[in-house]
Amino acid sequence: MPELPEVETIARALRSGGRGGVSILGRTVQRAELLWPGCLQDVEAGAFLGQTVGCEVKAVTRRGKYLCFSVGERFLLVHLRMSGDLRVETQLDEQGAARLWLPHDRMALLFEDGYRMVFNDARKFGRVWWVNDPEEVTGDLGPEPFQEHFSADAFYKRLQTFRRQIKPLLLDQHFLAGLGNIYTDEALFQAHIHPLTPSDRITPAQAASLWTAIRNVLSEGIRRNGASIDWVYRGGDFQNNFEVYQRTGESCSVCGTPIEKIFVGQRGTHFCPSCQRAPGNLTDL
DNA sequence: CCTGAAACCTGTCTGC
DNA sequence: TGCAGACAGGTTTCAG
Repeated sequence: MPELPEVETIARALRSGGRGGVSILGRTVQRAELLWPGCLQDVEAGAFLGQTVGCEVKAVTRRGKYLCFSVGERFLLVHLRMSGDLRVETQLDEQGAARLWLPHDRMALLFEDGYRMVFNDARKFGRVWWVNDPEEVTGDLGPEPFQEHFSADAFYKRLQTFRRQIKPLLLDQHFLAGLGNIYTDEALFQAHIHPLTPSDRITPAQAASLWTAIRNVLSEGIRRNGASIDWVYRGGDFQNNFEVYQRTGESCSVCGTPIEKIFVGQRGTHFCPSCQRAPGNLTDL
């Protein structure tokens, strides 16, 4: 599900309420619950369950697609992968009875004031880390798209250091943190770049255009609280702004050519064959 | 270094 | 109606 805009939306809601949510800042952990221990990565369940008790949630931030919770002196990191979500609710229902767990609830922090934050993940791809330093988990991530010193020029230079198809490169979190399948397709469309273009054949002008497009689609995604698709993520509005994603066969908004879908690196890839021309000697299309 | 395939999982939708 | 098969917002690992 979640790419940078969806994760950012969740982080903001957990910080300040919003999206119908409740802030968890300042709440103290009474106890943690592991409903599916397999979600815990690189740490013993006992350490996690023991060390979280009595700790205050001091901050909620985002790095790439990771959520980072400052809890006491340590950090809880959560990656939602394909189907994960976080919700905050009271531990008791309206009748005063203990609220039941939902199907696919995997982990929860129960707070002293009667609230709880629950990690739900149908596909079991999502993971949770409990670490002394967030860098242990996010240290190898590429730059943040909105980072100040990540300039269009820096982006161009970084593209030149690889010789890879642009689409899988943009999806590679070590290259750039935060983009997923939706926003990558949308950004490449906006920049008029074919998804198979080798990164080192992208011109400075194209790089500048792509850099702007990436920031554009991510900003618009955040402004619209992310994209709601299928049954996984709700509350967002960006799906109504898709130009190519999941629009196979529909007319391109710019030139009217039917949008095509191909597979690139095993990921469904949507593009306009007319607006996003393949570079010269690429045999594809 | 680069690409593609497979694996990790469950839910939903399509087509026969 | 039922059921097999395809497909899904992500990441890691391995073979060639």
